[in-house]
Amino acid sequence: MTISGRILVIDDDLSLRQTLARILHRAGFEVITAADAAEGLALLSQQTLDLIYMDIRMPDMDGLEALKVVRDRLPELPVILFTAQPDLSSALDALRNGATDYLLKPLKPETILESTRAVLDQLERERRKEEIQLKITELQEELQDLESKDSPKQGSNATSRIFPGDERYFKLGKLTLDLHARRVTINDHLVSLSPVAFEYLLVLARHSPNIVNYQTLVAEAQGYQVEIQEAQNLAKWYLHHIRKAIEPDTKKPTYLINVRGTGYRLVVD
Amino acid sequence: MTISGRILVIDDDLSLRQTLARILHRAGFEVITAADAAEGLALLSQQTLDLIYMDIRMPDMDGLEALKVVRDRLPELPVILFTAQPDLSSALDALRNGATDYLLKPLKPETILESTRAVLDQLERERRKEEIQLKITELQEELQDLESKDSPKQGSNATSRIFPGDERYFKLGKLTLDLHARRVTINDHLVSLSPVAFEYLLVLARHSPNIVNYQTLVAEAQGYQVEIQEAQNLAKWYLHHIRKAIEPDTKKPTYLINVRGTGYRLVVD
DNA sequence: GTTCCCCAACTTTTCCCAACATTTTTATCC
DNA sequence: GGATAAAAATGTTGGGAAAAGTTGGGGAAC
Repeated sequence: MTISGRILVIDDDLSLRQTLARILHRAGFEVITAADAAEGLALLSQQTLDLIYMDIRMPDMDGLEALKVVRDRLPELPVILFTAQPDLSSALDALRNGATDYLLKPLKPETILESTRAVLDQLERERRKEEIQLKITELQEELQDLESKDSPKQGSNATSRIFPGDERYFKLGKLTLDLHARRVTINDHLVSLSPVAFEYLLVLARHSPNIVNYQTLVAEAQGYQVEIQEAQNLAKWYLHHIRKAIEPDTKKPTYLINVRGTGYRLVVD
Repeated sequence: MTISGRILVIDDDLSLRQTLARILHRAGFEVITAADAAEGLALLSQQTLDLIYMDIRMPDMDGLEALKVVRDRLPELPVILFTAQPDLSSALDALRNGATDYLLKPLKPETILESTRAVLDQLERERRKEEIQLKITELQEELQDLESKDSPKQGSNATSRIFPGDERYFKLGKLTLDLHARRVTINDHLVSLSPVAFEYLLVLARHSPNIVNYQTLVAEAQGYQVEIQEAQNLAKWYLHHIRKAIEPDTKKPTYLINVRGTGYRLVVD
């Protein structure tokens, strides 16, 4: 979902810890702090983290020891170490143990932000890549589904949620759906719909002018599967509201057409 | 993209033509009729069609001839032929010439509806398949982009949004956030926000147009974690204030959109 | 003292169910 | 075969629970 960029800062020096936290928070990152290694490591299992800043010298535990624990528990989590006493061998040791970076005190704000951004950028790219791979796999499955003939239920169901906000507007004749602001315009006239009603209209618009059966309609609009009887009940209720919003005459629907025993279809022109 | 869902019925027998039209119209399809091949073919160029029903025996022209003309003009348009005199060779000929189906009289309503739905479903599947192929290609390109270098496709957009630097201004459409002075300008109009409210808006702007869930929102804006219930309470209070400051009409929010059960999102053109 | 944070109570909207009304289809009788 | 009743599906309306929107105020910070 949304990348939060949560950072854990571990240092026994209160003022440094707070300074670091403030710098990072100012730049838009979410920061959690811990006063020593034990406290910090305890947070590992409780929180979802994206990056750890840790002093290599701490009273309760050597930073390198802590690093090993982190690596053991979360092999992918980036860890940046810093120290006041530059020591080549410990630096090498740190990098060998999977530290992402090794900074020297005093820590300049620019340096902090720069390395943070670099690391999280990298992380973001990795996640994005995984996400894309997943999407591609899902799409290929749906394609296979379609090619092996008919099963439009789950197929279209899945994909309607794969692309939540790719494009802002969905246009169909005189009907325009603003997918971001969740607003509907018909004949340049803005109408208000409740969120779920909007989803129903969107599903109908995406299938237009084809008929969408009750179960598919409910599944795609609300995201869960129900019995056909239940689907009819839900659908007719929301369709009623959409009609009241966009039909000039509710008694004689021109856009939302019911097909008895099957479902509804949207006709615009 | 624009499929009107229109069916053309061509038959010289008036009653059959009308029966067919009625059956299809009842089921929610739009129907146009023609009394002979010439009239039907003339409609090809005037109307956007999705399906043709045509008698194989007509006074002015052989159905197979007409089929060839249709195929020549619109290679993708489905055509269903029907006949009273089953004739294997003409049936094969029809299918060889690209007829979608071949029905025998008398035509049962169920058969008609079944084949119609099958054909139109198929049409929709084809459309969907093209859409998916396009999507896959796009995703693969993005993936290649990510893998090739540290320069993401929408780089300037995505990264600067999520990992902002220490620049002074954050601009998003007609919205400008002055990160130093902690002031907001919308449509060249300066509005005042309390410090925390400003943080909320900034977080929403950084994630825009994505949805920010309640807990993330509170965590990033205020720097601490709370329960989801508490996050909802805090968020709605601050969002209310931001809305009063930047929304022209608080009753109908244009910029700050709520997503029930999830969070908020900022939408700016 | 003023501004701002945050809690809490209250109002409105939204979702969903369920009852009732209306239309369409099917069954039955003559 | 046509009229009428029964059944089924759709259309309409109201209400209760949960979520979001709104308002007021105490207390802390400046």
